[in-house]
Parts: sequence; structure tokens; C-alpha cells
Amino acid sequence: MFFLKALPTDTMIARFADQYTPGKTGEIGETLKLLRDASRLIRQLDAFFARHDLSQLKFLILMVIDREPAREALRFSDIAARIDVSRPVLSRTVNAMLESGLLGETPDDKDARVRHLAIAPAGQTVFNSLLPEYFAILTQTRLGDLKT
Amino acid sequence: MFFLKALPTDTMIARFADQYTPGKTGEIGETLKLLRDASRLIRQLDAFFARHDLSQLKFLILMVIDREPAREALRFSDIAARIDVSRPVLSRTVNAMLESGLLGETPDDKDARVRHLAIAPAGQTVFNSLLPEYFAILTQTRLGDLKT
DNA sequence: AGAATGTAGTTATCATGATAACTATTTTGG
DNA sequence: CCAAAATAGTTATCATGATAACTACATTCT
Repeated sequence: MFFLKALPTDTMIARFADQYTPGKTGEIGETLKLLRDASRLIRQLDAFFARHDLSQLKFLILMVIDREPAREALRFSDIAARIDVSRPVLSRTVNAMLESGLLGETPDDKDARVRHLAIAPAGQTVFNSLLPEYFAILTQTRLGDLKT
Repeated sequence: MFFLKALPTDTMIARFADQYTPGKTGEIGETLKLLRDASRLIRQLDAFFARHDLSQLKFLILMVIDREPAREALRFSDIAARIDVSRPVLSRTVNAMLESGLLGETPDDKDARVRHLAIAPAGQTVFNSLLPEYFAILTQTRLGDLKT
């Protein structure tokens, strides 16, 4: 992600936007500000995960398996249903996590196409160890409260 | 960008977060919601630009040159100073825009390293034609007001 | 003047997102 | 029971972000 470093001033927005969406200058300014702040937070999270040889997506995969109350493992398609990412990317990422020992896999009794994916011990350790800082980053910077 | 399709409920967040950042459950929930909504808006904008053979970055480049009151052209480094993107990506993108006729270039009198970049007529046409829908997308969906 | 340093932008390589088209397996329906 | 359709996941290819290391030119300092 990237964004404008200095957001347009309201005057600039008005110059652009008033012809098209008159009276919405303030709203546009706020939306741009939130977008920029969100971009920065995403970047902070990415950097945090990268420092630990992880990524947002890998962390979310661990989270959706971990948070499933009743089940030890999820199918590939269950994970896909919970995370808004394309299947090829999920496939590549799950394979990398199996490779690096964060996840474990068991086949399905009935259907040879299905993969059941569980958190491996190493994955659980990593996940638990990252949770505190993850929540700290999320609470540290409230979106919309940053300086322009 | 991608994100969780269904956000964790407050109960889930509390289960995770209360050990680490007690009392911050609501705050974390709001931050996650804003993050997800921002992701979606970014995706909408990307799709919009892609439909017009553009990208967010190309549009921002046009915008920062266009909005410069006193100057016809900006240097490469001026653009880099205004947009929060890495120089190699900016370099690649500017070259593509010169190639496709959205931008024009003139060398500097004094310094052979410097490139002055201006919006070409085709670029101005495209930029003007996209502004209305761009602002419409920004106002259509206020971040933070989406359903969970 | 000329070596050393600084500045402008590029090249090489990688990470991680997407879509289209594919293989393999299971289910359905005549 | 077997062809057709549906489902599960993968492969191939591309887009667009990043960092590290580079080239080329300009400036500084003795």
C-alpha cells in the first residue's frame, strides 16, 4: 500500500470535487484521511509480521483455525470461506506454512480432494507469542485519530 | 488487500485480547472494522482504475502534478516527495505512463539526471474524465458506516 | 583540479495480491 | 452404470508493492 504523504487540503478538494459532488468536501477529506491512516496501519502490521517471518495472511490463517471452537482442523475451503483472499494465493500460502511446519495436514476419509489443516505445535507457539504485540499495534493507533 | 470476511465478534476478541490488552475489546473491534472497510474501499478504487487501464498510483501521479498551482511539470523527486511509494515503483510507473502517452518529459537545463514530468493532453483527458466517479466512490461509502 | 561525497534515478530480485484455465475427484441424472 | 455437471484445489501468468545494490551526474573540499 501507498498513499499521498500530505493529504489535499479542503481547499484543494473543493477545487477538484465541488464540480462533481458539491458540498461533500468535508466527507471526502475524512474518507481520504481514514484511507491513509488505514494504509499506514496495514504497513505497520506487515512490517511486524515480516520481522517474525510471517505475513498478515499467514497470521489470519492461524487465527481462523485457532478460533474455531469445536474443531481441531479446518478444510482448505473453510479457510477460504473465512478469509477474503483468492484461492490460488491461499493455496500457495498454506503450502508454504506446511513446508515451514506452522501447519499440519490430514487427508479426508471420504473425499480425496479435501485437505484438513490444523495448527502444528510450532505454529501455535508462534501464534501465541505474536498475539500481545498484534493487539498492542491495533490499540496503539486508533484510525482516524492521527494527525493530518 | 484482503481481510477476514466475518469479523471476530466482541466475544472472540475478548477471548483473544483480554489477556493482553484488557478492556480494549471495543477499541480493537472498531479498528478491525475500519481496517476491513478501508480494504474494501481500496479494492473498489483499484477495480475502478483497472477498468480504465489505470491504477491508484497512476491516478495519484496525475493528481499531484495537476494540483500543483504554479508549475506545469514536476521533477521525479518532487513526485516522490508527495506520494508514499518506493522510488523503483515510481520509476517503473512513470516510464509506463510516458510510454502510454499519459505523461510527457523534458530534460533539465542544468542537471542531466533530472526529469521534468508533465501531464500530456491524453493524460489530462483521462484524469478529468475519471474525477467524477472517483469522488462518487469516495463519498458513496463512508468508512466506518458499513454493516458488520 | 581532482578525489570524495552526495543526489537522481534505475536495475535486479523478491513478496504477495489477482484472474483464467487447468486437473482430479465426486455427485447427479438419464 | 456411465456421461455430464459440480466441487476442491492447483498451475500459469501477470500486476504492483518492497529493498539492496547499482550507474551517472553534480557538488564539495583540499
